[in-house]
Amino acid sequence: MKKYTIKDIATLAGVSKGTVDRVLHKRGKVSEEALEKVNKILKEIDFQPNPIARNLKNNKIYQICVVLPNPEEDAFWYPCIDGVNEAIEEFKAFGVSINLYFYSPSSTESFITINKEILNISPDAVLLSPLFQKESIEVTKEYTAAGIIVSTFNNQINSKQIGSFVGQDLFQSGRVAAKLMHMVAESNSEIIIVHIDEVFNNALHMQEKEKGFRNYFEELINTKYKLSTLNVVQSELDKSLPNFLNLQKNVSGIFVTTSKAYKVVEILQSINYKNVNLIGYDLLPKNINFLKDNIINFLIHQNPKTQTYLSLTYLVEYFLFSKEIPKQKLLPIDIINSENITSYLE
Amino acid sequence: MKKYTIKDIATLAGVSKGTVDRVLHKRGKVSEEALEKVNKILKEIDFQPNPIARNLKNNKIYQICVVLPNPEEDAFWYPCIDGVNEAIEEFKAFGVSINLYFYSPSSTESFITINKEILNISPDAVLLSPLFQKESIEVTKEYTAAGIIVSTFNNQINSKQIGSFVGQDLFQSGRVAAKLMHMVAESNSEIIIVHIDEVFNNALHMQEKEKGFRNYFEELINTKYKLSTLNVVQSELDKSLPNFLNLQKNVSGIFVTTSKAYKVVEILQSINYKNVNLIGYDLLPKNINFLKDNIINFLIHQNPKTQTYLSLTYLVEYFLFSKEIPKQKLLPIDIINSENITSYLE
DNA sequence: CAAAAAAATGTTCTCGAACACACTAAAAAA
DNA sequence: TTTTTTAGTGTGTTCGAGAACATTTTTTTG
Repeated sequence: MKKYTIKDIATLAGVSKGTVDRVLHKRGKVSEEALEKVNKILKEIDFQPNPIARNLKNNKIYQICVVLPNPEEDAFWYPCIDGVNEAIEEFKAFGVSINLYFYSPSSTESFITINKEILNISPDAVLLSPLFQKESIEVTKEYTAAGIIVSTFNNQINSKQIGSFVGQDLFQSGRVAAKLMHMVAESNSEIIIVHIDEVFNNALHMQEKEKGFRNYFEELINTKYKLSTLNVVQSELDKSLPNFLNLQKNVSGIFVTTSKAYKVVEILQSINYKNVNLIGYDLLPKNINFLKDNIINFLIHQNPKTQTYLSLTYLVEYFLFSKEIPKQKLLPIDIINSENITSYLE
Repeated sequence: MKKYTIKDIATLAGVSKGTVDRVLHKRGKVSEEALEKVNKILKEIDFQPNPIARNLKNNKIYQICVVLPNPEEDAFWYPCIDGVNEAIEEFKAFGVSINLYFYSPSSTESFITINKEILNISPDAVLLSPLFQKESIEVTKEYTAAGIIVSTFNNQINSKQIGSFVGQDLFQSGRVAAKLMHMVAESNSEIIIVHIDEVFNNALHMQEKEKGFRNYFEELINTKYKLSTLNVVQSELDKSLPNFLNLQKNVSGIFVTTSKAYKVVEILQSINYKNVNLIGYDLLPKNINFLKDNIINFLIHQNPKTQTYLSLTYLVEYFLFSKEIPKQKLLPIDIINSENITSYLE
């Protein structure tokens, strides 16, 4: 087992390493004859340039900006900070500088402002969680025009200029929730799908999950459930939910499509509403507590931390070692109950 | 943001890079005065040597040997080959050579032989899945004496000389299975724990899972299940299982502690035994088919591929970039049903 | 046919860490 | 006092890829 270098190839082909380099990088100025000789050798040995030596010469500090909704406004995003910090620690010695920026999830204005700011810094790449479709496509265009790579995670936007998307199959995740609900809910009972979001940023997210959830139950034969949907902003939940529940007779399950399942629990407890099975999303501390107490049956883990960290890894390995960036990576849909939760909290 | 080099530190401290190098590597021959000057600068800036440049100089091909039970004898190990191959592909350009060796899971002799062979090659590291306690500890001693790093995965052995272990919390995984079984099994019914293995190599594995499983049910109040255990080698399952089932009255759940749940299904189908809930381990193709057909309720994913790949990653990053190897990494206990299975099959 | 232009090829330097080697100055031994 | 030792310091080379630069060879043109 031998590791071939450009020099080895040059010797084998009977040319200088300059010529080999020109062949490898198709920089022309190579005679037909030399080209053949080098290509012959290259075909014989599976040459791969040493990524370490290549990068050493490139001697550059890579700038990556991460743009997140402010976790203070939506706790879902807190784990992403851990993911970013881990990446910062891991890659700083390699000359990668990662910076974190927040926007308000309830303000398209703040999203645009922060991206303008970043555009001025002109980093090498930007990692976005694009809540706002239209605005995200717009800034992506501008970034791409400036030669800045744009990666996204968690939320998908419809643009060919996106370098990479890391997230989950939301439709399927709805089906997973449905399958679990089917297991725990009484047959022929009523099941409620609750969408809770402050300004319906996650409209697409929630819709996809609902589609998958309903799709599962539509495929069922012999079993009938009554499904209904409640759309509500967080601040009105304490009124809407009790009202909505009053209209139903035999509710045995509630599926919360966002990370706000704990809110539902708190309200159910306040009105002393019992015997309802709950499935929600995300490992927020409050959700975890209710899960451990068997009040929430299941949580589906969207793994925001891994999404962030993985996206950054893709970018860094692309910059440092010319590794190709995967266009799309869909993470597993993790089912969490009171027993396996600890294994996900490292 | 600036990336400091040894040269920068030398300039700042008013000494030569040779002196800085001696300070950094504590190689002595530095005057009190120079030491202080350099340390002062090092304290001011958080210097981390460029891992890329460091490795380039190290110019060495690292040899890692992976020792697996032959997957032809136990299909559980097939995914590990994918993990190894992925690592081979990813790291070969970095001058890492990974080689795969098989032993027979039913022969300690073959395990010893293959390790003797590897000891002669004297690689830089060995990755073992140590089925045999005593023999594994023995070979680990020899490897360590020869300066070869030993990492393990999936199966744990009791030795301080192990560099790293990647696996799962088996006791907890048993509890996860119990929690799921509790959900699907009828109350006050009988539940069977089945251990299937050709030669009980996985005795420890299986025991831990059973302990966790029973522990969950012991903690339950108000609910009584009758738990019983069937220990059987694979070749006798088609006789033992029907006999065992005949002795029970009201079986509503079977927990298979190895990857052989599909064997149980095949036998249950052959004797037309119905209405029993099944929980097993591992994403073997046959298990997956029964899961998709809702004959197996849940599979717990032990993620052998990730275990292998991750173990190799730790070793490679240690060699290439002097990153510390985690002593122990317990992977999440993934709950798999018919809906989220696809998200785990990339 | 000679000079100029173009094409092809070879040489050298750079990146940062690491370490062998070379050098200086002061202390110890002859 | 001269030589030798040694502690302390600095310089130079190496790793492999990449590209600027230098050189040689071939072709074109006046």
